[in-house]
Amino acid sequence: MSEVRASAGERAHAPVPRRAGRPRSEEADCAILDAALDALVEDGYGGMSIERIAANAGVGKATIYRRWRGKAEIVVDALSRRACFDVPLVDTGDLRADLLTTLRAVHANMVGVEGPLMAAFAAEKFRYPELREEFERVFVAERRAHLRALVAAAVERGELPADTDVELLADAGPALLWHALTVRSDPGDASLPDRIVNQLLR
Amino acid sequence: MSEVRASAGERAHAPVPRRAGRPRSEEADCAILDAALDALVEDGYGGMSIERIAANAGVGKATIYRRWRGKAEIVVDALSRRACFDVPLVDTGDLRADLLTTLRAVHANMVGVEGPLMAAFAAEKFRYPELREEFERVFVAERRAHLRALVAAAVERGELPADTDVELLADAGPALLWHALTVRSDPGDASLPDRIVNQLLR
Amino acid sequence: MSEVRASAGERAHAPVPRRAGRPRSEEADCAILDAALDALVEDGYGGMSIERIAANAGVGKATIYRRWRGKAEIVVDALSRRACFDVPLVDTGDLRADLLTTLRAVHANMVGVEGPLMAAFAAEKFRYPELREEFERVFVAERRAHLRALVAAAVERGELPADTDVELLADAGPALLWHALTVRSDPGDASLPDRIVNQLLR
Amino acid sequence: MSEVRASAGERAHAPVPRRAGRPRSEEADCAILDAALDALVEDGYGGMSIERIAANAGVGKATIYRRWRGKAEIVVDALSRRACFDVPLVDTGDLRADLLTTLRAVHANMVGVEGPLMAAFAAEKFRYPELREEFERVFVAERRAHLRALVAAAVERGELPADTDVELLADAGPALLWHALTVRSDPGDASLPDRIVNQLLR
DNA sequence: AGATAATCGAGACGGTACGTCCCGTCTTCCA
DNA sequence: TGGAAGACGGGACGTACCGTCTCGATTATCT
Repeated sequence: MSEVRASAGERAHAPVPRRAGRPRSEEADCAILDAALDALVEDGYGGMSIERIAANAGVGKATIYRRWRGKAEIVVDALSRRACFDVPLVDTGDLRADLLTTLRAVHANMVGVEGPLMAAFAAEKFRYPELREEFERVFVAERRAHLRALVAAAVERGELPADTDVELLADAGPALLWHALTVRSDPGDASLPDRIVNQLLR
Repeated sequence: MSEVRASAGERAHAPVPRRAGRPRSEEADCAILDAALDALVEDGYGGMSIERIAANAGVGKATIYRRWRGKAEIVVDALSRRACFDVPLVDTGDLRADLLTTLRAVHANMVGVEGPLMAAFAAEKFRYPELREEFERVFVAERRAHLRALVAAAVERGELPADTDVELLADAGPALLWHALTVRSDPGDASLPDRIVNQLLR
Repeated sequence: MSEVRASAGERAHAPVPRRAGRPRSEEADCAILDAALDALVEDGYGGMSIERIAANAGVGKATIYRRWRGKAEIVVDALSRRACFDVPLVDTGDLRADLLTTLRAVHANMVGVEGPLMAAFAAEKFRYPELREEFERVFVAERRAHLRALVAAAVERGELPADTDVELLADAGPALLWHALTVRSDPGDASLPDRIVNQLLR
Repeated sequence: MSEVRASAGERAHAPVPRRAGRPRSEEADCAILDAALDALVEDGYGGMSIERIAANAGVGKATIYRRWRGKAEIVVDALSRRACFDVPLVDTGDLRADLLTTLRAVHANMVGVEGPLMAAFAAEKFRYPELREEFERVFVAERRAHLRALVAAAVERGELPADTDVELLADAGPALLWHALTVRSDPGDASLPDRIVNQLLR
């Protein structure tokens, strides 16, 4: 994210563009990102201070500013490295089962440890547009494409009507979970994915 | 919102229990709220400063803090006074038509001036849970109850299967619009409400 | 030094150009200047930090920067307000006695609290030529003119040769004390003024 | 100054105490000291930074810290190598002539190229006591001892009264020049040494 | 009419955090 | 081993705002 760092060089005599001087400490990297995530959860994006991150990470402020240009960049980097929005991209050929698997995983993430992180990130990305792309990449893109593929395949197989609005149907499940989390401020219980699948694939 | 002003009146036909001293200037109120919305748009919530709001409104800082306790309250008040999330609660007995009317109105609000405000407000309510209620009141409650009533009536009438998950189906439309606005960062074009209704009520 | 502050207004109806807003605290002024002098003595000019001055004075940094533009200005102001280079300008008609009185007073000042202040100020005035005048005014002008007058009168009276270099002889005493303080870094003991007078007026 | 350097002879008998490894670069030495003097003149002692010296000298910071322990040592070394406070220590047996020669040389140095350097050094030594000793060594000690010896010899020879305060009389000349330079901020014209000698040795 | 009282704009207050610069040390690779 | 390069933890810099607190002046209601 933050830097290039000598990309191997496969062959003999490869010039290896190693930067001169002492290399940056990976320990510091980690300590800072950990402290940043702690701070994000503890104080929120607006309330966290780089000064405190530095102190908690046992690091000088300059060491932070050498790597990132500001709070937004730190948070983005921290999230993109730490956040494991862990949703298996299953494809068994059974749409109902695959959809259920996916939504259950999404829901589990939302009510689990990633929930506050995701909610915080979602909240912040409105205020700080520079976070938007990263949010997309980490939480949305892959999973959304997969769901769309699942639905499209089901249409192909004739399990769903030919005039199905693939994009909408694929989005509907996550949209309802997202709505519960962010609008209703209540992610619902474990049965919510089942209810959603039942209603959508009736 | 911000304060208890002239509390009721003790007697019948109370002669207006006006407080002693110079009354607060309504001009100042307006100037501040306008400046606050400008600032919100210009610099974002994180970047706006009360000092600049005061300066732009031609007002002392104390005049602001006399009315609100902080940035969050100002923004909330500004939004709740300015934001008119205008969705007619129609009930013609035709679910498809009513749902379409509602979603079109919601969508129009989202793509219009209210969209960014709503998103900003949604972001706020995560950090300041006390704003959740206001968000609920302004943007959600009435409309959500109405949609649920519409769907329930349709089930009653036998237009929808008896085992329909009323809550989910009522939420699905707004959820998809909200998903488009906040997750996909693209509220979609004017046909989106139609596509949603077509997909949900097939 | 640092500011103007309502210059009286002599007549009736004088507009009195009182600045708007809360007036600056004189307590803060004093606390800062005291802390600054303490710091100057404690850590030296190079070692003192404005941050510590603020902390010791129980004052925010902004309160300091509102009044002065930097360390140099603070020190100068502190010196010019606190430094009372107290030398009585006696003229009894007895050159030897008057000279002795003067040099003893100068010496007392140098070995006392004013010595380091004077030296520090002398250092300042090299970097900031605009301070030269202040140095001259506070430490030099009056006393130097007086001594010259004393010597000139003695020449007039015939106590000293007619070809006496008045200026040089008048300067010689203070010059030797200054030399001891600044070059030899040892202001000498209480007998130094006597030795000087004895040597100069032999 | 700062360190023991591989001393001389390579051949016969010399056990060659040469240290192992790459010898230190004399180029670096010079470049650093030159850059240091430039910086001293440009930014003053307080304003100069070792980081910039290193950069301007095209040298790593470690190369500086390997040779000197801090800013003061660098400056001191730079001055003591570059500054040639060139005062011949004549002793012809003629006090008046020798004194005059000495004071003229001192005065010439003060008004000449060494003036600003000396003034800067003098200014800084008050603020940074670590410079004091070096100032003494470079600008004062030898010359002062010599002048005292001259005066003492004159007393010995009976040219001056037996009760002459040797130390004071020896200091008086330089003291008056110093006073002119630092207190009066005007080193005076070329006749000043003559006036001083005339007044002191009447 | 005068007293009382809350408001107003202005701006200073003690603080916290910012992002930059430099300190003196340490760590890398190259000569 | 010394050199240039540059990262390290630390700390002060001067600035911007925070939310609170005076100021003198203004504008109301209540004697």
